[in-house]
Amino acid sequence: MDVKTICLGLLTLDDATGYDLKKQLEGSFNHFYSAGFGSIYPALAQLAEAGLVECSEVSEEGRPARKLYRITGRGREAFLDTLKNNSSPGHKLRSEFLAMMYFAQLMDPGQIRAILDHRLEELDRKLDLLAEYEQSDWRHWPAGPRFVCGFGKAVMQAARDYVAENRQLLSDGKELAKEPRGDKVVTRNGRVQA
Amino acid sequence: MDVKTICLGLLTLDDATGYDLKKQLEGSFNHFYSAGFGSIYPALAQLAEAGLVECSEVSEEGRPARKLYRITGRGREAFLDTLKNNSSPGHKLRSEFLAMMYFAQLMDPGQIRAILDHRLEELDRKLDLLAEYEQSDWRHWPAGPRFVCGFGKAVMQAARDYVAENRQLLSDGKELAKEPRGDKVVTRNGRVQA
DNA sequence: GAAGTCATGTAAAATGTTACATGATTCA
DNA sequence: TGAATCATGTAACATTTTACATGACTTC
Repeated sequence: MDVKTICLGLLTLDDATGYDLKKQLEGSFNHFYSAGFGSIYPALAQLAEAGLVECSEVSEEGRPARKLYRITGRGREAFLDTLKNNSSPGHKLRSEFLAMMYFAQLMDPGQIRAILDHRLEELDRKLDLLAEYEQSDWRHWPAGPRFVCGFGKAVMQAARDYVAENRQLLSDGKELAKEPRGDKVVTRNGRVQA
Repeated sequence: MDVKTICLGLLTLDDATGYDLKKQLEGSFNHFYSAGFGSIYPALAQLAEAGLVECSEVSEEGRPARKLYRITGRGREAFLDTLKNNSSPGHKLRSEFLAMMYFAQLMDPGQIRAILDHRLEELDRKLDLLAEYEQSDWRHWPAGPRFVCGFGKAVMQAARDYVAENRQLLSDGKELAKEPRGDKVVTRNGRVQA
């Protein structure tokens, strides 16, 4: 699913400007999708050209003119079709974080700790964001968004817990390497999870 | 981290051909990284051109000639540098699956079930793959790979559990919509997780 | 005999990221 | 006064995916 399709999908829910769509993606789509203005604006232009959305310019005083997009009948059909014709949607993680941790033995323990901390912070930030949504109007959400939000919560919580509980695997024992060689290797049992 | 860097990293562990690297990525990197031949071969060519790896052609009878790549001193340095200069590595999920589930109300319940089943199967497949690795030589693995493997296990297990436990959120009640309107709406409490 | 594995690559097409460019308003 | 928010876009660049092309050997 490319940015075009995602925009079309969001426009089935409500009319929006490119700016709005970006905000929405940074909101409830945050944990599994992202797109910059550089993809969104051209996507909307293409959708408009294809007749799948209509654009009306809204100008208010003392504000930049906004382009409000509304999905057309054909647009709605097109989106429904893309949904119908995809029975094995992808789910891809691309993680520099895990790639780096894979090579932890080549890294400075201080830096490893910094990276781990950074990851925990980001997970907390995203988890907090989801929690905010739940507070607001959770009960009135349709099943789809609720399922997706819950999924993000469950998976990120698991990631958070794992990192917090197993970080010592990566940073333990190495700190001692800075000492003038005591030749006293502390062997840890490699417990990873229960 | 692009394919080039990943290849360089893998080559710090052992010499390999492009084909080998692909297999390795399909193995322990499977759950957080992927690359096709179309990225790997050009990447290796560029690395060789930059003097970060060396290539020696190995020809055996009755087999295609293989190009075995070995990292150079400068290559090792370069990789260590990339590690050193990245203290906030990314971790991005791009999920068509969640995007589609977000719009579940627009979809046929049968298809939703099919998609959910497909997702569960894929998670199981990847989980099994990780389990195999653990069996083999788990205890002798360095901390890095062990951490990364454990992470994948924890997160994918959480995803699996969540989908299995909450799928009824998406497919329940809708089946009844096919019936000639009994006007008997079964209200479910929107429990998502404990 | 067909499918799958081993093995390498090229080239076009699709996609996305980043940097640039503009400009008013609001808040600290 | 400076930063953040609102608001839109272009263009160059980087990157990845996909399709194509080749060919021998092995296993069912």
